[in-house]
Amino acid sequence: MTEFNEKQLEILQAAEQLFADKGFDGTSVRDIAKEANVNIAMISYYFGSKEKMLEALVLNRIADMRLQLESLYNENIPPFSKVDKMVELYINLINKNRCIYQILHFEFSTKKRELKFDSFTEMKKNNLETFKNIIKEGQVSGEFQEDINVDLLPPVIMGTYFQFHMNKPLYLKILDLKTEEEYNNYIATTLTKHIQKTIKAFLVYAN
Amino acid sequence: MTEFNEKQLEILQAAEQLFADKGFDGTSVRDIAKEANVNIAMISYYFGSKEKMLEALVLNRIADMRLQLESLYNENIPPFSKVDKMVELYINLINKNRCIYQILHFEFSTKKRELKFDSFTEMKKNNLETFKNIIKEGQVSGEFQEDINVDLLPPVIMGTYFQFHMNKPLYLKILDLKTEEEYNNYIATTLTKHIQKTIKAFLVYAN
DNA sequence: GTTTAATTTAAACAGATGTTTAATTTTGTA
DNA sequence: TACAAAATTAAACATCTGTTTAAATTAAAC
Repeated sequence: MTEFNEKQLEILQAAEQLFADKGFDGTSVRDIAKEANVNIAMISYYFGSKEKMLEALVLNRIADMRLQLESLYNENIPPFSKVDKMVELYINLINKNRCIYQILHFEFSTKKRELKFDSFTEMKKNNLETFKNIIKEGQVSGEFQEDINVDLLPPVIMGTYFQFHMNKPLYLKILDLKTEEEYNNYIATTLTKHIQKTIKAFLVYAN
Repeated sequence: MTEFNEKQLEILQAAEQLFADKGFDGTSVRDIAKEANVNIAMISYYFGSKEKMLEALVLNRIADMRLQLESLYNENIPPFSKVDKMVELYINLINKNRCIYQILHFEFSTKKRELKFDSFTEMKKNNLETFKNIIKEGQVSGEFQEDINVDLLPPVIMGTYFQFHMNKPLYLKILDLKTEEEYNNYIATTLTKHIQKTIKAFLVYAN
């Protein structure tokens, strides 16, 4: 992983926003150059190509997220609180990194380009391990049920968030949220609590 | 809503697959024409433009889904069974219509094009109403908790499914699913049950 | 201050893009 | 069969695409 200078970071930031807004194929290098206030040629000059720049962007942002995740789970608190905290941290993380997730989701589900997703996959596997440990603690203490399929918990958390966010226009109307602030606040409070409750309910539910 | 002839339907089908695989901007009219075995000019001839064709595709598929959803909720069965059935029907529907959902999700979350999503939004609102009715029944019978935020239930169901499907490569590995059949079977059984359990757990969970 | 390397630029490049044209073929109708 | 409408075609179109070039400018090193 190379370090980037200021200009490169500026380009990456412009690209991230544009790719998230209009997709990789829907964004031209001229769009990016304009947004970043640099000459078109700088993209090839710094990153080699548009596609390689996407790769650099993805790797850079994933590395960032990994750092943000590192402090995740070392406190000595009860299992239920730990689940709450974990969910909150998770929502916070993906909410902060909306853009790159939007990009990654598209790249992940389309067959257009072949990107190196190893670090992304590995991050997910790591998170899964953390989850398993937390659940285990709750099972040992007898608070959680025994037959829990932990593999399917992250999809519940992330999926709920993204499905909500994907239907943002609909929910703005339904929930009468008038500003961006109100929307973000709803995510940080009501939606987060909803997901926490969902997970906790699942963990104690007897079939 | 106009009816389409066979050739038009063939074009739409090819476009649906390609848009889902490579995105709208990642697919050229030449790609579509080739896949549908028609001349490039036929797309403009029949639909006016590439973008108008996308609109026609979306409207057509949403109309389809609405038909599939109509039989949803009229049986006289207990609330828990009704929830199970609803979830199963839901998963089935979006699983069958993966492609158009993939397309819609991208269009919905990007700011590139302005599509008429009214019918999509209305479908979602309708489904929400159905949900509310089902939950109400369970609350009247005393089986479900009173303070349920029904608005956030569809995101749980759909989100979980999509997050799972989005990470298909990861889950194929983790769950050791070797064929497409095994994958689809996992969705129809284990994943569906997981979501059903999640929703039911949520409905009875006391804070 | 001179030389070398790194950065930045406008212009040009070849190829792909969506759409239109005008001619041709097929189909339906009387 | 004769005619009109619809369908289909290859070619041309203007524009946009990502990338490269070669010259100009700036920064760094000696």
